[in-house]
Amino acid sequence: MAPSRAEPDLSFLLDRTSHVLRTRMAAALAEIGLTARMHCVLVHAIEEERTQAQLAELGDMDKTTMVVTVDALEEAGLAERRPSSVDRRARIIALTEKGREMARRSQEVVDGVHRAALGSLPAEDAKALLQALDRLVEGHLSTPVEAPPVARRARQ
Amino acid sequence: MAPSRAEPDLSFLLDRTSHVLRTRMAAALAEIGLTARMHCVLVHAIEEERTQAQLAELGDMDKTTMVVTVDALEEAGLAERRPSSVDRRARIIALTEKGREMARRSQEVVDGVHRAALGSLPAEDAKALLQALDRLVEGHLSTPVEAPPVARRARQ
DNA sequence: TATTGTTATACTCTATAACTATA
DNA sequence: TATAGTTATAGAGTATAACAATA
Repeated sequence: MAPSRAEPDLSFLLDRTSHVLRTRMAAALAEIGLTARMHCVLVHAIEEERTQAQLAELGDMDKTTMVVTVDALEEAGLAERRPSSVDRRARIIALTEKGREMARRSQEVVDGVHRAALGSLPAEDAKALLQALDRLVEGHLSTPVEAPPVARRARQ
Repeated sequence: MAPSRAEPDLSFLLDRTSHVLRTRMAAALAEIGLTARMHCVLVHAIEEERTQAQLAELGDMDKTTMVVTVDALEEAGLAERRPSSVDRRARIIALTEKGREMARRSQEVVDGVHRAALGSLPAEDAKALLQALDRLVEGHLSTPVEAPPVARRARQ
């Protein structure tokens, strides 16, 4: 996957930085008992009343992945499923008091990891990095080429 | 995984750009019948005589992953395993003529994908991006925190 | 004893398909 | 008919363990 260290290219640099940062983040969040997905759901659920489907959309997760993420949050006593008052099919993910406290802590953890990385660079470099990445995300790299869906046998 | 679009952070930007670029690269290489791993092995194998273990090290792959990658290269007629003259356990991965031609083509494909991305930015942005990423890779993000190894039952 | 390459397969992750209940 | 959430499980990807040949 990685090219030789002599000729680092954009793919190598992005893969490497995102992988290492993701690893750091996972380790930092694990110290307070969270995964990145749990953190993501916490911070979006605390903003306003949201259903599982809405939280899945925001976090770019499959609804089945959201099920296990919410299971984990419930098991940790951080959130609970409540029936929506407007749609009896839907579940609002409501944070417990412990969950709200955890949402604040985990955001501090995330910010800390980011500050440590960006703070290791000269200020202009850090600013330029964010600007360039943002321009790529908004522009040339905004849309992933979609892979053809995988065919699959019916159950049983 | 992704934060809300209103407050893009470093994690989101790196994950997103690396993921989309990786997708683009995979699609571009697939058009000439290669995976990213096959390309990686081709370009390192063409430089000098290298064994599977050396190529695995350079590409940061497990040796078992290297086996299936070399299998694919052989099946495509791009490379062949030759006994090393100095160590009868080791196999030199030698490119065929077709493999050498493919190595050149695939490097062009890779360079093209990178040029397209970097070329979409103002020149100073592109330069600053590479410099900042390189500084992170050489510095603060040089070493991933290692995850504890997964315990596993013995075979049978 | 240690290492190269191989095979077999255990494990994780993710997402599809099918289902229930509602809309 | 379509959608929210759930369950079960298929499939891809990866890496561990064990092994044979050689160092």
